[in-house]
Amino acid sequence: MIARRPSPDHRDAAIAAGRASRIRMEAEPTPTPTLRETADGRRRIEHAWPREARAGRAIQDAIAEHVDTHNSLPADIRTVAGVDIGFEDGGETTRAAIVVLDPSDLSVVEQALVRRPTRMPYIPGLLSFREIPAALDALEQLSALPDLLMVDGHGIAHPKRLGVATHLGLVSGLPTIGVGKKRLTGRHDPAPEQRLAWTPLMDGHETIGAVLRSRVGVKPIFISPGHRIDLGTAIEWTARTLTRYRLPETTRAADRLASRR
DNA sequence: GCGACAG
DNA sequence: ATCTTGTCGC
Repeated sequence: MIARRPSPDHRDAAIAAGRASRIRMEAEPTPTPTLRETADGRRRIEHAWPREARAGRAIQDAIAEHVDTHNSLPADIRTVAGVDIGFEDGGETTRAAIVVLDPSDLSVVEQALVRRPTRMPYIPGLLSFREIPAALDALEQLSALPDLLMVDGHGIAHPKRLGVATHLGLVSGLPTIGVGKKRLTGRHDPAPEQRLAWTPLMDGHETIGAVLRSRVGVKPIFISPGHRIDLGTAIEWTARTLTRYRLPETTRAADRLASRR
């Protein structure tokens, strides 16, 4: 390479680079969440999907007050769906799988599988912003919305009570339950050995979930209310969808759908 | 400053 | 989450 003095070209390039980096570093505007009501009467929160941590945290602070841990489930739940979100191509692609089951016999009613470009990196505490856009697309693929969603990941067992399951409940307006395989936050005693026995997951004096022995001899799972449901009911639905495995049939079915090309 | 940290 | 084969145990 020949050594050269700075030329006008170089200056332009430097200025362009400076402008580009300034644009890149510029904090994105904070999306303003809005409350909307659907035709069938679901109240749901709508907001743009951020690409940066700061904007995500601002949204969390704005929507946290709308999390509802009281029951408002339909009189009779005719469908329960398992929601599983994963990643491919080293994280470039987000894959959302939803399998709708008939709770009376756990038979498959319908399923949806979508792949979308990933728009957020993984940041503990902000996982929902990375996963939910694809999950919403998958929900739209269904001919009918499920009455209840069981989501892989936590509900309110999150530092800000806004785990994936809770956040998905807020933006979809549907009742959700968080089914986690690993602890994110909170403290707990060792899980009881007996099947379906559980110990509370605590954050200070607040009960944020249950550490449930879904199967004897295996690691417990973490159940927490997502949205529009209380802990007791979340545990009941988990028990109802459990068979002989560690994970409920809802999440197993979604996992299966996801892991086939 | 150190350690923790869903999927 | 995903990358990956066999292997230990009921």
